[in-house]
Amino acid sequence: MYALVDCNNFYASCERVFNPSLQKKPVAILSNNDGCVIARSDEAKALNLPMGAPIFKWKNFCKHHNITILSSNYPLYGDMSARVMTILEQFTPNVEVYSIDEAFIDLTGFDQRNFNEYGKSIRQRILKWTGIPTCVGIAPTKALCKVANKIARKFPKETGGVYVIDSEEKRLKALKWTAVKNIWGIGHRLEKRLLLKGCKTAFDFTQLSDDWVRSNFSITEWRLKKDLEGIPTIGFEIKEIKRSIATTRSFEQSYSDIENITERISTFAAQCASKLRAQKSSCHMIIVMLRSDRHKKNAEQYSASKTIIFSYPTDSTLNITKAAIEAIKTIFKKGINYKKAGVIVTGLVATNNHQLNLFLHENPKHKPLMSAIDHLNKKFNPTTIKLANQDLQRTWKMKQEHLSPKYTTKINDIITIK
DNA sequence: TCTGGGGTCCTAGGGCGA
DNA sequence: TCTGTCGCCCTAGGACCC
Repeated sequence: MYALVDCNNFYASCERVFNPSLQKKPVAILSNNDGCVIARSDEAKALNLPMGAPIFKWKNFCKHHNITILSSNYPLYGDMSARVMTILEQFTPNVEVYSIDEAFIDLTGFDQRNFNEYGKSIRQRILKWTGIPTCVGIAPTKALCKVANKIARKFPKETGGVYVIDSEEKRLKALKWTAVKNIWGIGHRLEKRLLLKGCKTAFDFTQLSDDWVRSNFSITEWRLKKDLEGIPTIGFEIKEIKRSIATTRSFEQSYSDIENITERISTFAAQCASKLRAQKSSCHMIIVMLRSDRHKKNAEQYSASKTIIFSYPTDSTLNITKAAIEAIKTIFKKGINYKKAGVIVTGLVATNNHQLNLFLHENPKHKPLMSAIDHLNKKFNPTTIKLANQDLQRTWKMKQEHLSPKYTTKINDIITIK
């Protein structure tokens, strides 16, 4: 059996822990640059404030309904998430951190326990120690855990925040209750195709033939179907390191000149390299992407990416930045107004344990140089040392007009009780 | 005027060597 | 030497997740 522990309205809950006046009030959290709504409290959901709503269009609505708007405060959410995950590790060492607000835990060997009581003790401890409310879904497969978790969340009074699918009867009932669009792994495109086939619920989906699913969808959907049938097919994996690292941003305005774009790409590449070193990985390739403003329907649309493969794995800012600039030169097209760019490093391997190239290798001077840069940037601030092709004067500051303090990660922001 | 970012996994289709 | 087939690799892009 597995359990899925999911934090309720995680970002809003984090804010409420340190600002109790937000309890039982509608709260909406915005994306980077205060662009659109990415998280809502139950009260804001009840007012029909949609997910992804561009805030400039919904400002009056929020004002009218007294919805508190907050910029996203990732240092706070990241720290609270780490606290929740640490608590989970006290229950079992096998924790798969699935996202910032949810984790699967492996309950193999726990068969003698009462799963319902165990789930309740997990959520009680997390609530008591962090102030974050959670729901727990327990089932024989990960996809069924997702379903169980949704039931626990939907019926808090009946379930007490914990639901266990431990019989065939419960499984069938749960699948018949789950609309096809609410199945984990079915997005709006697949939903449309399944509805055309007459599938309205997760139960209907499991009634399709394996062959039909395999020939009309990808292996992912076939695995999902087996998982919903109660046959564990989606593996439990404890992710030690990431498989790719990305830094992508939308600009505050469009740029059509290569100078500004190159500067941004260079900075993103440097950030990726720094993140790579932080997890002690090196990359085999980088992907550089560039795109115009997809919301400007009348402007010429352009989206391109370029992959560059290294002869040897590298974590050097110098190598990665150089390659990124080469890549951007090949995909940059004149006359386009660019709104978003990004760098992704992938093909990651452990830095101290990778295949060497017989003839080519990294300049040995890079390693001590990178260590020195990382040390200085950690000691002072992340932009103390920059490359010359990054803009040294200008600061690309994110719009964050409704930012809460970093209560748990910045000494001056710690709450004082008088 | 103002519409996010960071991930994972899969597939199609072309190139290419056996 | 030529040709067809197979399978692998590479790359771009799509679909999904939170």
